[in-house]
Amino acid sequence: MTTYLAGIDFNAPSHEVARLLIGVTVLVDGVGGRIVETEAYDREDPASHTYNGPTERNAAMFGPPAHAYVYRSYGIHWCLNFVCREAGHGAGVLIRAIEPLHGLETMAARRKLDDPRLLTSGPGRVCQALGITREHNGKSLALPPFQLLPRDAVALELPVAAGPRIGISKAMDTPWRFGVARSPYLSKPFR
DNA sequence: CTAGTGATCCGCT
DNA sequence: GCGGATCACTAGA
Repeated sequence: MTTYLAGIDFNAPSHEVARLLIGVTVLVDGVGGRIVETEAYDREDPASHTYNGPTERNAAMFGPPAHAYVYRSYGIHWCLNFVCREAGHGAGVLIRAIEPLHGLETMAARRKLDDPRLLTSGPGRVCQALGITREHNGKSLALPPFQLLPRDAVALELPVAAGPRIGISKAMDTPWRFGVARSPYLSKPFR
């Protein structure tokens, strides 16, 4: 069985899904924007939460594709992943940054900031701006409150850069971070 | 601009 | 007990 959403085959390897997600619009209760930065994680990947097999925390990553995996980071922030591959595989894509386009006032209120460059430029910031918490863990990306919109003509032309992932201490050389080159909404520029 | 640090939870060894 | 798929803030170059 194949799982398509927003024109993307979520059964594909996570590094392919991560690249294809650049330019896709993600909304939570109508609030969000265009994805400009992602990172891929897979089962045979020392940096992945699924590397050592299923646990209570990472259960959603071993669930069906095109669902959310939300985890707490550093005891303070939430981080959002899109599960990919077939159910039971244990792969996903971390949503690291979006270009804020819909519900700017809501996002600014949640973040207590109004500089659009600081609204959603990082995985913790994205979740705070979109109101994502543990309650969204395991939910389908095809159903409310989530909404994924396919890349439009503009999004298809965005220049995609790749590089090493951020904030990890293993598999530092795997170039599984993807993003819109030179976008002002990245958590960190590409070199 | 870079480097250092505190905050604060909880899964895992 | 340790240490993160982070962020905000400070100090100093």
